[in-house]
Amino acid sequence: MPELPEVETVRRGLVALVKGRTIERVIVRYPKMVTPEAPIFVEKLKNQKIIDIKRRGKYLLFNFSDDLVMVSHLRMEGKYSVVGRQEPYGKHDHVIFELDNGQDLRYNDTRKFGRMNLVSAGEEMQIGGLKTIGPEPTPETLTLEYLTHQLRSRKRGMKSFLLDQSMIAGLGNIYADEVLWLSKIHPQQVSNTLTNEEIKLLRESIFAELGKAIEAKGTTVFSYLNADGHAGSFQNQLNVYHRQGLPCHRCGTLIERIKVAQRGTHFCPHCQVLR
DNA sequence: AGCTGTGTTGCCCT
DNA sequence: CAGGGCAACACAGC
Repeated sequence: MPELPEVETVRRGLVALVKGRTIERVIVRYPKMVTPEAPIFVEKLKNQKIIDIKRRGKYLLFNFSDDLVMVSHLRMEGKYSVVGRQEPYGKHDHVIFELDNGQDLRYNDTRKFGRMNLVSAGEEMQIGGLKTIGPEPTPETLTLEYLTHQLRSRKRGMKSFLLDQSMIAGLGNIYADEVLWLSKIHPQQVSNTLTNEEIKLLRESIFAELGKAIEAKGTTVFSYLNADGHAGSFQNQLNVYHRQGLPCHRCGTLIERIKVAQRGTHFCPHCQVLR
C-alpha cells in the first residue's frame, strides 16, 4: 500500500538505478495496465532515454527524451525492480522495460490495479487524479491558511478528509491513522469542529510523520518492497496502525480498530476522544 | 466457498 | 452541491 513515503522511496531507488538509461524495448504482458493501447505505448517508448523521475502525491512521473511523460500509479501492490535480463519473469511481472545496459526495469503488481499512462509533456496534469490533486504536504505548499479553510468550509469526518487526495496529496490509510493519533484527533471528528490549536498540531504532525517515514524508507507491511528489493523500516515506529489490542504508546490504553470510510481505522480511545 | 484488505474512480443515495 | 456508502477492479491468504 504505497503512500507518499513509499512512493518517494521507490522514486529515489529508480533515480539511482535507471536514470539516464535508454529503453531498448518494452514488453506489455497485461495490456489493460497501459494507456494508450499497448502497441502504441510500446512503440512510443522505444529508444526513449529516462531523463528524470519525479513524484506528485502517490504518482510517479517518468520524464523521457522526446517530450514524453509516463504517469505511473502503484495503487495497492505495484512494485518496480531492476534485474538482469536473463532472470525468468515472475507470475505478476506485467510490464518489462528492457534497458541499454542489459538490465530490465520490471513492473510487478499482484492485483493488477496499477496503471501507466504515457502522454506528451505538459499533458500529465490532466490525467486521472492529477487533475484534482491537492497540495504536497510540505510547509511551503500545505499552508496553515489553506488547511484551515478546507477544514472549516466543510463537514467531513477527519479520516475521510485526510484520505482525500484533492485535499492533501499523498496520505493513505496508514499515515492517516498515525497522523490522527499524533494530533490526538478522533478519526470521526468532524472537520469544521477542530480548534486552531488542533489544526496547527495536525499540520505539524503531517510534516513530522511523513518526514520520519521517508527517512526510514517507508513502511513495509504485507507485500511492499522498495525498488531495490529491500524493505523499509517505518513499521517499527508505527503507533496505531495494525496495533489493535496493543497498549497505546502514550497512555497504555488498548488501541481499537473500527471501520471508518470503509477502511480499517486504528486509534486510541483515551487519547482521541470524539467531541 | 466466502471474507478481507488495500487506492482510486464512479455511481447512487440522502 | 456536499458527503457518505458501496461496488468495481484482481488476487492472495485465511
